[in-house]
Amino acid sequence: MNTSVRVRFAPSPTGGLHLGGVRTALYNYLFARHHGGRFILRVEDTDQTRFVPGAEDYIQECLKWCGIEPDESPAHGGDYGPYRQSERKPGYRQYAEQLVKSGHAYYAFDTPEELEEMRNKFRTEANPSPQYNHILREKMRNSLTLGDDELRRMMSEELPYVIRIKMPDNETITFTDMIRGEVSFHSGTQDDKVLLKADGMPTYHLAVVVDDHQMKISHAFRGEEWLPSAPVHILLWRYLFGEDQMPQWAHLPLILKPDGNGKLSKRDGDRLGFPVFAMDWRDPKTGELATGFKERGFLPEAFVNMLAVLGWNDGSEQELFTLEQLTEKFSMDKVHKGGAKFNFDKAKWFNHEYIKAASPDAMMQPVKEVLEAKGIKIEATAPLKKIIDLVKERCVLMADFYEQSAFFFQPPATMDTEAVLPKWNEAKQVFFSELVRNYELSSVWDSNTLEHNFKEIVAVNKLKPGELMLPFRIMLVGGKFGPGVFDIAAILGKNETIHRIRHALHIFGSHN
RNA sequence: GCCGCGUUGGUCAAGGGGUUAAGACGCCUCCCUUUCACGGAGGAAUCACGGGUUCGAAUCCCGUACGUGGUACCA
Repeated sequence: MNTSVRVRFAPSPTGGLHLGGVRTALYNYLFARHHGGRFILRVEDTDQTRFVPGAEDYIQECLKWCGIEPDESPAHGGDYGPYRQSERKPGYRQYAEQLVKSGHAYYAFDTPEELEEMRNKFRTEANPSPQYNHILREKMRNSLTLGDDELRRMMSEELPYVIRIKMPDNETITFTDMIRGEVSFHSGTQDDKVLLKADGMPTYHLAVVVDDHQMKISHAFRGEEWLPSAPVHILLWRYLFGEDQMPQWAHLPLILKPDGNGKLSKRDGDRLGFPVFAMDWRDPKTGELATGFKERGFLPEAFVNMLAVLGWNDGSEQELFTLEQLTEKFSMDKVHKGGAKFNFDKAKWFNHEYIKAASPDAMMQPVKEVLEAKGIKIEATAPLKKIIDLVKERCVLMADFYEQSAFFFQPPATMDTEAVLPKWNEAKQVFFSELVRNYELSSVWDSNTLEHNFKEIVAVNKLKPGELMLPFRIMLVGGKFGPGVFDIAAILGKNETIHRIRHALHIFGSHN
């Protein structure tokens, strides 16, 4: 194992885990595995006020379902634990203090009200959101503006304060992003971000840098929404540990709404009728349920494949990849710069491909679960296997197995009589009565024999097979869908087939 | 507003100075299938705009437009 490659996935447990998050995790995982390194899950739960109970376990379950289990995580530990930021709390303060000592940070005593007041006071049309920056900090209550005596007094009175980074006012901060190349910012346009909050918790900014250093992270991939705060992190690395120790960054493109523009959000899923979470997620605070790809009937392999190629491809025409193939072929320089709109039709296409390609053996258990959830008892596995083979190419989502195969296990609940009745006549009634007699006497019961006998009777009665196949299908299936009728009859067996014909005959006959 | 990032069909995308500008999803037509699918053949549809550089630009440079992200004691 190449221990020098250590990639971390650091989601926040405040908003659950949606598409963009899973994809970030996936790319982290693929990169780590591709280089024989380690994939680390670290939870960024420094915001206790918005912390959502259960979210951390949920994230780990989703990753497990996707087959991308981390080498180090809150659940399984590792050499650099704990993997929960809230449990690392005592370690952060010293770094913030160190920055104050070296002149790269300062204490700020401004209350939330004072900050609000400042923003209102300096807000203009040209500057709708005034920042706590190198200009405004001169006007605020902090260790830069307060006299030594005043500062000592406030400290001894234990007045709450935060530690802010002191942004240089005229520097160009440059770093190389693995996807975007050289990216640079002017320090003067950046604000003095809070590093340590009044409650002693670090903000994300301090925590990522310290954690990445302590966990010896070599590569840090995250969503593009983090790009604007990258300069803070670069500076922190420079001041604390040296930029030469800094991990390599990659800022992943966003996954966008299918309609209009903007980052894909949970709301969009509800609105447009598709999942944005890997698995069902019930917010314990609101009780709201967001359906997941898993519950919606996606195979994890299809989900992972779909996600991987949403923003990456290997340069060839290939679209279908197993996790192993992805691991082998993945490279950061093939990741796109621009965001991709999510397309549920395409996502379903992937699932369809995986269902079609799946072996009946592998599908046995999942299909059984789908059917049993709908109240269908599966006794024998042999017919089920045949059924799966017959219907899987018409199933896009796992739930489709119910519609496509329920009639094998129970008589159709509804019958599309409209498709039959208008053209129903005495000749057809006679034909099916003869068919029943013939089938009753038949000693063999396979699809070929059934078809042969059927057509023979058709010929004898001087009828057209096309006009009788459809009614036969409706009798057995209830509608105009499903595999070949004779295949269906073969699986149904003699008794059930004859029973369904008689039953239908009774209904059709009574309408004449 | 300011700062950052981006822009090839409706969507995902290949292509990185000379191509008839791949392929996939979706849509349409036809074939196969006496159902629905699968499969097969075909079709409509694209380099955001304006300037350069060049014999030649989707490709390199500069603008503009548009989109998007950030602008919290959230991550």
